Amino acid sequence: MRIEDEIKGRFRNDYHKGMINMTYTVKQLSYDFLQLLKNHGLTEPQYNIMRVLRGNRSGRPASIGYIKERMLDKSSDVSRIIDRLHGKGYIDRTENSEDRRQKVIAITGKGLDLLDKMDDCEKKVDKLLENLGPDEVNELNRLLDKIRG
Amino acid sequence: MRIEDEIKGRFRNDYHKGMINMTYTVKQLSYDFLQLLKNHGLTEPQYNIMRVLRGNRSGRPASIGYIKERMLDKSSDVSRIIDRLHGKGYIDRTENSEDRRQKVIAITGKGLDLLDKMDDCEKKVDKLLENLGPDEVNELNRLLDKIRG
DNA sequence: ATAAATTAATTGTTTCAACATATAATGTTC
DNA sequence: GAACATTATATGTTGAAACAATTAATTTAT
Repeated sequence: MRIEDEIKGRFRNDYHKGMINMTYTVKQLSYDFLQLLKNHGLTEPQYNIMRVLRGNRSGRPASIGYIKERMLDKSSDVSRIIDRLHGKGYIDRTENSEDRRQKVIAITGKGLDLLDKMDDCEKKVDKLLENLGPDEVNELNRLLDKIRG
Repeated sequence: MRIEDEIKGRFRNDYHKGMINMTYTVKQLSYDFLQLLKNHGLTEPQYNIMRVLRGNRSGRPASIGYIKERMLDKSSDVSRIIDRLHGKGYIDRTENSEDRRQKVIAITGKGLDLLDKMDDCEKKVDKLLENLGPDEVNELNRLLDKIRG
């Protein structure tokens, strides 16, 4: 549906419309994804952190800062999100004896089990843009990269 | 810059990449805009509500529900955002004698003055996508509309 | 005309973003 | 090695999103 029809209100020009359109589309797609996450009791940043921890094959232990670097949202409040995941038993948090300022964060067996059960969430992400053909997705990626300069 | 280089981590496929790319791009553009708003002491939803109120040439008084319909974020907590704007003196809020469930929300002179001074914010929105040519913006809008089906 | 359903707005709760500040450990410099 | 700077994390605060639940006014149904 055209964005003009979904949101009451007018746009000054196509550039204005483009920005609103993008914001609105991301919001709508994220919502669909969020509903799935909620079935498993996780929020989006919680899920992202769990995936970062599972994906850590770097050999190095993951610190708060390591996780932060890999989050979409760099200003994200990793300390407190880790708190909540720890409370649910999905994460271990120990002091790093190499550098006692750092914490060593690791996903637990319980956390890994949960992620395994959340396979449908990964599949969902790959389907959010399914209305576009392969060429169109590439064109979208090109335009987005160009926007950011 | 290509999204692969800005975010550490890999994508399963172009569809996955497209969704992350869009989310990340919106986040970055919104941040630029937010900084401008902050100079004027408003948050994004506060600014949006003020603009809806200024733009209300419908003759009808604006209720909470009227504003909600025109917000990008339909689940937005208009009541409490209105509270804060009222606290700053930018909005009047009175009971609607026609239907005493409703409130009549109106922007004050002080609010209008503020919006006039925030001209730079409107200009900024129109420039967020300036890296794209006119045809590219149209193509972007077409793709976004198609994504939402 | 009264009861039931709907609507408009408010309030409460949890989680998070964005920001500032604090605290403790480690590095650097003189 | 003592003073200072930097780094890693934690904490505090405000504003907001996403829900649920509540309250009060209006509409509908019987």
